[in-house]
Amino acid sequence: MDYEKESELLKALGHPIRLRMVLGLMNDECNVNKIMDVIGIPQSTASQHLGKLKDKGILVARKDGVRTCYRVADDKVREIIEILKR
Amino acid sequence: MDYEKESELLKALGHPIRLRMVLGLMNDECNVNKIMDVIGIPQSTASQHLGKLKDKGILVARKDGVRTCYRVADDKVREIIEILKR
DNA sequence: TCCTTATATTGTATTATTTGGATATAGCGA
DNA sequence: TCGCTATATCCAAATAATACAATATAAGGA
Repeated sequence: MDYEKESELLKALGHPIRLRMVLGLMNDECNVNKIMDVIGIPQSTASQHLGKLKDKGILVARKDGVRTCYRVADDKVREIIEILKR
Repeated sequence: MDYEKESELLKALGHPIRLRMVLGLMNDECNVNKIMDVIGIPQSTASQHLGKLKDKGILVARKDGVRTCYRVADDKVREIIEILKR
């Protein structure tokens, strides 16, 4: 196992806001504005957390005109979330 | 899901040294001295990382005379590690 | 083109984590 | 008891992460 790489993945998930984001994106994609409204954080904060999740390959972004829709892209992460939900 | 609690678990795993420790303890328990020798870190560093993993309930410690033997105590963590190993 | 909306990026102050030496504690054998 | 080994704890310096206002960018509509 690549400890550096895998621990970075876990560290990215290891933040309450980011964990909540990923959980909320498990079923549907969602744009930044809606995410920040639901969670109740400033736009720049939301964007930065989403950016970090994208960096690690946990989320992917799809441009829809002026919007950016994020969704979960990592199946291992999906499985980890499922374990945590139990 | 309790985002605070679960993200703390992931954050505890989200460090290369701690991830390596947990992986190494998946099959057998092990005392601190051996762990620090194998990983090659100072004693206080090893003890602190092990302490954090114990705090979060990921490891449990068993006193064996002067030694402290640690082992993995959290089945969810075991499952997460198995996923990462694939 | 100008305006508005959506998002990303930058800058920076604040807070948290990590590290490792020094020190404390505790068990065991001589 | 004394000394040795194993571990935990303390402390301070270094490093990293977080938050959020301000600013930049970019798309779409009037």
